[in-house]
Amino acid sequence: MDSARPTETLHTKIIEDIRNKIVEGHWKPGHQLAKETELATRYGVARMTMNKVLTQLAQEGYVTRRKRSGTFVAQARVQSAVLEINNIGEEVAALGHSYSWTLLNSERRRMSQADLRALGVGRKVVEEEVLYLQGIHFAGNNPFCLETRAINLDVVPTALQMNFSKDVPGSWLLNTMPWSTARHQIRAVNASGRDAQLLDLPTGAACLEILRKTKIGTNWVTYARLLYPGEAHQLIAEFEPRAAGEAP
Amino acid sequence: MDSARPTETLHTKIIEDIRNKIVEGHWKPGHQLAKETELATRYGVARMTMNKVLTQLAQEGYVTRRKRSGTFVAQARVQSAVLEINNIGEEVAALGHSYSWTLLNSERRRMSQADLRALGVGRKVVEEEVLYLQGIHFAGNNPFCLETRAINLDVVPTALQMNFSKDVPGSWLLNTMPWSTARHQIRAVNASGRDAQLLDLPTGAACLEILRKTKIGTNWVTYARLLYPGEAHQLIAEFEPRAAGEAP
DNA sequence: CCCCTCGATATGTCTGTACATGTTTGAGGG
DNA sequence: CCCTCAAACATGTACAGACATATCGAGGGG
Repeated sequence: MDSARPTETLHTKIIEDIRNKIVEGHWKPGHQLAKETELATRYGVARMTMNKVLTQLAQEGYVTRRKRSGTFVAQARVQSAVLEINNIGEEVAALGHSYSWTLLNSERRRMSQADLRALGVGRKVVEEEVLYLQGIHFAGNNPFCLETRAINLDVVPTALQMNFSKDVPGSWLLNTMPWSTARHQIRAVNASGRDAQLLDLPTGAACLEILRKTKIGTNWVTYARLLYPGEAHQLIAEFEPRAAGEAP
Repeated sequence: MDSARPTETLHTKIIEDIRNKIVEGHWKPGHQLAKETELATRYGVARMTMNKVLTQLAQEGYVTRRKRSGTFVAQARVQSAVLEINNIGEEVAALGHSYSWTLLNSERRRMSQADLRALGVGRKVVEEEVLYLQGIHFAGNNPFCLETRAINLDVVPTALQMNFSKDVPGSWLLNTMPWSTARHQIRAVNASGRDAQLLDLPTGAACLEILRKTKIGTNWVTYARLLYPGEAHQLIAEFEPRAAGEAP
């Protein structure tokens, strides 16, 4: 019949189908799925098979299940042992400081080559229309993080209607595009003139630079550059052993 | 709250039992497990239940399964999307440079308070007997990483018989204690006098400092401090979305 | 002697049934 | 009217049987 597709089993296909519905936003976080028996008949499989599907999706974190209540799409977040810094406000609060955010600059424009370089984007041809933002996260009265960000207006046009002097762009994006994937580059750099000035640091102070690229499907959503004073900040990463080449 | 143990189902207990055998080293990587049917009768369960156990262990990466051949304990490594730097040699090779390792210092002694501070160990009371090492990883002729390490001789006494001017301690430990867990702290620091000198950097250059604590069960195996010149090195981290509070 | 084919075998997948467990819901009693 | 308790219900777990599929190894043909 069909050529050799080793991973295309029945329950694999159903898992992908449901996962797509969640990732692509047709089923929003909190949405209740039909019950096991109903989904089973709808897909034309036994309940045990459907159970396997839903159990796996629950393990992967896409849904949560409660007895008698049913199965629900989970609250998503781009999470990791390393980078629980998606919400810098929470991070600052955890350190026992008061948090505030100040927007320095916000403009709609096309990405320039300089912007692309500043955000660590390599060799990108198209210069899309973006919302370009810069601002500072404060812990108490001290600058905690300098954020420079470009938001893709093709993907998130509603960003134009937001007032980012009030809402923090990172948090807002996380709530708006919950099922995005992220790629980070982490480096140590010496603070340059303007960066050092904005973070209230002596020139040359070591800083942790995080370049984050966020995608949904094949489209990029946002590029961000987060610059932390080196002494004031560290990332924590905890790892379990895994076999080589496994994806959790 | 409840003294009941909600997670203690049949297959959960079996999974833990087998996982322990692997993690504690009774079953080494490559070891072939008995076949499904045999394990099922041995544990007194149905084959479907045993299948669920082995499928889950395969998903977690502890075993690999091949039809007809059987089930085998996987090759373990402390792996993550972020920190594939367990083998610095491989990392250097991937960048297209030749790799070499130079041991600067090796001594058996008790950890001093200064050592503990240097390795980022907080408030540790016991000062255990360790093998204390320092050395440099080279990419071509350039220093690539300064490594300072303490190995717990209670846990790894065989480390004394090793010649670490030849073998790289990180790789050796990874092969010797395959199923350890790791915790990393990542910071940016300005290179101090001696560190800067060893890495051939100007004083004050930004460096990426990684403090790694490796444990097996409840015992610590090794503390390591890896110092990378900031410009020459960066970590890459790629993340999928997950639900809040899930452990992969 | 080498290569190919063909069973034997272990895992992979799916189905149907049965009972357990934790929640919700609603009816009845204080 | 509120509280309590039990039935209803959705998921959780386990079992047994059946067929599919990939792979190893032995035996036969070139």
